[in-house]
Amino acid sequence: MPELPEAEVVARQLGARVLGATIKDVWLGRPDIVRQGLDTLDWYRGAAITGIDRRGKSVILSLAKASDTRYLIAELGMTGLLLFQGVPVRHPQHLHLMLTMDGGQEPELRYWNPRRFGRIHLLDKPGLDRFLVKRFGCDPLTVSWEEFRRLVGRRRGRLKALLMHQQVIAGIGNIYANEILHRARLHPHHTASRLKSERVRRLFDVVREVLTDAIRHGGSSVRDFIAPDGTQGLFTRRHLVYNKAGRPCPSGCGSRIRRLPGDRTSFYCPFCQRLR
DNA sequence: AAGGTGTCCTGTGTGC
DNA sequence: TGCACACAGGACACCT
Repeated sequence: MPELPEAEVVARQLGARVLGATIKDVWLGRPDIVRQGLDTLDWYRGAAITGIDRRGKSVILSLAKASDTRYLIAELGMTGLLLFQGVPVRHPQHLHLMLTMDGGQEPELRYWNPRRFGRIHLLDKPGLDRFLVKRFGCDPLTVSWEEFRRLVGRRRGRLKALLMHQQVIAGIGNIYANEILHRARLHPHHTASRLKSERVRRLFDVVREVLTDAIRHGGSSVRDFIAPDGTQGLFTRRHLVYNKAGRPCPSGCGSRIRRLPGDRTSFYCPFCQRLR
């Protein structure tokens, strides 16, 4: 499912193939997929795509028409995909939004989402600014060490919950939280503020290593994630713990990966990731 | 205020 | 074989 690396892969492909294109037409299958700004949908016809950005797990298109600028935010949620024309989808009834375009390298961009945990937001600049402030904490790829240390130090909840807290650190979901914690040899239930400085540093380094490595491999194709051009993410093959309960820990410690009871779906090594 | 829990939503996997 | 049901989880409302 799309987390930061997958959203980044999506944004980079859009940046390469549809940046600068003009929207000819907008087709909306299900109006309730647009959470905000449905009444502005007509504005987007004839607008030019002037920017593609990622924030957390969302992809943001900047669009310009005459002297106006508006934004289209695609939350990918658990199962959302942005796809170019011709990429087959399994349940076509869940194609909710289609943009047809001129002047780019792709004639069409589609938003597909069977579970509808992701939505579309159509916003002006003040709306975008409010949205960004409300929804997203720091970006784990660009946050400074000082800021990261401060954020971790003031949180009294569980470490895994902190990693996945979008308003604190934006972009890490369940899969990457599991992979990060294993590589940093930290227990998911460790109290964040009680981590020793050297362990916070290890976490800080591992977060960036894992996410950049995942982006380099095109993300993880768990539960049918594919990039806009239809290609799979290969980082799935490098997963060490996610969905691997019962398998030997890849560190060679001799323990087996376990599911952590009382948590949604945490996978960890009870030997390598001890609470103390 | 921060942290925890329940709900939404629907395809998939499991078990009878 | 077919059906029922638990499960998956990001965001958000709500509660403490």
